[in-house]
Amino acid sequence: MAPKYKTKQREELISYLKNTSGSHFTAGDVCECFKNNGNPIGTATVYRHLEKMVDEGIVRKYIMDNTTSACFEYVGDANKCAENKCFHCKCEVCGKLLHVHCDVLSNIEEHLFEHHNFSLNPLRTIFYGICEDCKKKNEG
Amino acid sequence: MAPKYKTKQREELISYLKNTSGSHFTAGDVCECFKNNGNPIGTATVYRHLEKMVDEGIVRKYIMDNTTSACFEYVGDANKCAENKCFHCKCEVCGKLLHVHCDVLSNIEEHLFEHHNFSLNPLRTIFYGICEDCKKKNEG
DNA sequence: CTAAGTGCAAAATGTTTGCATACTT
DNA sequence: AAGTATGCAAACATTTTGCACTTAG
Repeated sequence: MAPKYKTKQREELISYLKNTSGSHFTAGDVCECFKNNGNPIGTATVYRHLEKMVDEGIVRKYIMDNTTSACFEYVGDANKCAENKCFHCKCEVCGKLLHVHCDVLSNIEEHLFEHHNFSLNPLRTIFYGICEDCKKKNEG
Repeated sequence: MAPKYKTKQREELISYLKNTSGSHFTAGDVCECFKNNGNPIGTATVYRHLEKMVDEGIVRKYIMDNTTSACFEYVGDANKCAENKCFHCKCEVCGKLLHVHCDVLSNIEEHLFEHHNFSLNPLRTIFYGICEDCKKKNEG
């Protein structure tokens, strides 16, 4: 699933993704940004990589209510916790990705399996919502 | 925000939506269905209504990983899904999106709030994993 | 009657594909 | 050298818009 060769474009794309971690971008955004940096990249290349990354699970694809084009989001870090079964909460405001280790959450996995016949993949699942800090900011 | 006049098209569209409640459709699906019923409707009309309904909150707009066009989903007059705490499970194999109504899952929201200071947005959160059907297929 | 809604067809956008070229291994 | 990846431009698909026409109130 992951590409066979390591190329300049892929490297630079990953680098871009890491920099924008927590925010959303369209394929067009990527192209524009690269062009503005005097380092253009082909549209098709961007789409092709993004699609692969969605497959790999390090990028998410969705659409905003008010946009036409697909938005992508880098969630790569989530895969770091592969070994220690942690769950991820992502703040919709600041984009922070929180790692949560908690029995109660682990139980979800069991529950979904036993009562809904669904085998959860905790690595890929991300809880969206609003984090503590952003809540405070909104109140204050 | 809601339209001023009551029209045949709007009525029929709502009726279509209610029938497909719980599943996802694209603007094209709607047009095709209406045409097949010998009762065609203009593309623009469909898009315009759908957009309004997203504004009103009775329809949600998504994109599936593997489609180009936006998917819509009727979530009802009272934001049924939101109120009934409907959670989504998406199968990583077949891509099906399951709607799960379950107290135990609702509790997650409470737990995250009380113990992790995180305000969950159930509408956006999707549980990834493998569905019953695909499990069976893999075993058999 | 008037403002709002419809539908066509055209324009604008966004995404994918075919293919020749360049790059990795 | 062999198989991938790239990027262009063309094909394709989707969504939006302009405008004349219809309809609800």
